[in-house]
This record gives sequence, C-alpha cells and structure tokens, in this order.
Amino acid sequence: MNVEKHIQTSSELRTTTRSIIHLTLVHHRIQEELQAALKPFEVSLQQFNVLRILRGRRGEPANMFTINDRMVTKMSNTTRLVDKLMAKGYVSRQTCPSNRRKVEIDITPKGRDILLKMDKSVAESESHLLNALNQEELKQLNILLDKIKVK
Amino acid sequence: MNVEKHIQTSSELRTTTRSIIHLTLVHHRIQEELQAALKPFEVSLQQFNVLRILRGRRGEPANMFTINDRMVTKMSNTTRLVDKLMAKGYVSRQTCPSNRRKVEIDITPKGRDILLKMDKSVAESESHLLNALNQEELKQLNILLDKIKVK
DNA sequence: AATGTATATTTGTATATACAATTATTGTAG
DNA sequence: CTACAATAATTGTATATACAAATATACATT
Repeated sequence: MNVEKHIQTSSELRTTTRSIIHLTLVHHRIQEELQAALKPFEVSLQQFNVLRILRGRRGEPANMFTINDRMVTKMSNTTRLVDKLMAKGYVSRQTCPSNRRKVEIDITPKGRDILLKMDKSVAESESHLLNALNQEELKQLNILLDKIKVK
Repeated sequence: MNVEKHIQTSSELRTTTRSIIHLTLVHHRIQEELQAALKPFEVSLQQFNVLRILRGRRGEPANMFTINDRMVTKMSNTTRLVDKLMAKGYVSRQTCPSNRRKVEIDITPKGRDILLKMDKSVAESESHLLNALNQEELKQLNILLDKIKVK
C-alpha cells in the first residue's frame, strides 16, 4: 500500500505518522471484512466478541465487568450488547446471588450453536486477510505490535 | 501484551485470530491517545485528517470525492465533517464553476494555523506510542501490514 | 430539445459508541 | 445501627458512522 498516495500528499510523511495511518487503514479493512462475514447471522462483531469471551470461560458465567474488561468499548455499551444477545436467546443473565450488584452472564446452547457457525465464517475471513503471512511473520507482527505503547 | 489473557480464554487461539485481536486492541489504544491529543483543540481526529489532507494538496482545492477517497468513512459523513470545519472557519467550500455538481474545499489560513499547533501535539503522541520501535522496525511493521489483504 | 443515465453531493435515519448521571447494593467507620 | 463511601450495572444522551434515498447537475442518445 502506498500510504502517501492514499492520503494524496505531496509531502513526505514522518515514518511514525505513516505507520499509524497504515495501521488505521488495515484495521478498518479488517473490520469491514469480519462484519461482512457475520452479516448473514445478524450478529454484530461486538456481539460476536461477547459470545466468544463467554465460551472461552468454559461454563463459568461472567459479570459485566469481566466481559467489558476484555472488550474495547465502555461498560454501558456492553450492557446493551448483552441486552441484544438476550433478546436473541444467545445468552442468559441473572443477578449474582452472593452479590446482588453483580450479574452472571452465560452463553446458552443456542448461542453456542450459532457461534460455531459464525466461527467457520470468521475463520475463513481471517485466513483470507492474513494468508500472505506465514507463521513466522505473524509472530513478528505480534512482536512489533507489542512494542506500541498501550499503557 | 498477552492477548489470551486479555480476552480471558483458557483455550489456545488460532494465530490469525490472535493477531487480529491484537491489532484491534492496539488500534483502539492509538485512537484514544490521538483523540486525547486533539481534545484541547476541540477538533475530532477525523476533522484533523480532513485538514491534513487539504494541506497536503498545497493550495489546490479538493472536492468531496477526493477527500473521502483518502479517508475511512462514508462520503455522507465527510460532508458533515466539512460542515463542522466550515462552522469553525478552518475550511472554505464553494461550488466548482466548471462543474456545478462538484465542490471546491480548501483549508483557510485559520485552519493552517490550528493545524500547525495540532501537528505538534499529535506528533508527540505518535512518538510516544511508537518510541520503542526503531526505523528498521517501523519499516518491518509497514511491510507486514502491507501483506494483509486490503482488497 | 426531450428523455434517460451517470456523477457528485447532501439529507434522513438507524445503529454504534463515548461520556455523564443515576440506581442499587455492599462495605466500613464512627 | 447509621451515614458515607465504594462498587456494579444501567439509563440517558450526544456524537460518530453506515446505509439508503433524494437532489442537483452534467452527459449521451434520439
């Protein structure tokens, strides 16, 4: 990708600026592709992420904070994502008996079923996006991303 | 960053899934940092991007399509970004005399002034985010990002 | 010139997200 | 026990973005 051409600038960009723009463009493209993969299931990427987090807990229910901590959105929005997954019957929610401020959210069998189907579609999209990168390059990408200050 | 820990899964992730989650987390963090850098100027990151694109054209005005082509948003939203920059006096807009369907958008001196100030703040944030990466690593990052299928 | 088609932009609207305030419950200091 | 602070989640709302439709102009065919 020619980032300079993309933003149509005649001036040379700082290398840092260039890398950040590049990352933004790639990220946007990935989101588009994954959202398209999920469209037939009428589940948003964020809803998919919630389901995936719940499955990763292997039966142990999660509270809102736990789910939100693994997501890149505010807790208020996570509440609403769970609302929507509830309406579709993909998750259950009940107040935690030992601490009635908390809730216990879990994935339902119906949620697991659709998640399995979505997995397939998402995995194909991911593979397509990244198939020009071998294992060594993926590892290298992760190492470089790790060097970006996320704190 | 331990991506598995972040999404709190006990199962091993596919390496592609892991890389994509990692990229998403890093992207989100970068957006946050840059938005924070722009906050004192009361200009959104997307508004900043429009100004930067216009400056890159060195005096030649741009139409909506040209601006939008360099951005990761829909044209309808770019129209509204320009509306807001107009209201602040940072850009000018007039219908193109040779083709009255088109508009000619340009950055104003006032827009250039604030852009210079914002540049400084944004450059600092970018440097902070990426200062653990040397020139060779930035180059390598761009090469790897280029391998992600954006078509 | 009249009609249909393509191009460029804008408007309307639904969904997504961020931020602030609110509610409910629990913990704790006096 | 009461008052106050801390925690957990939700609700309200403003802004951001995506998608569809509408508007205006230009171009092409007859």
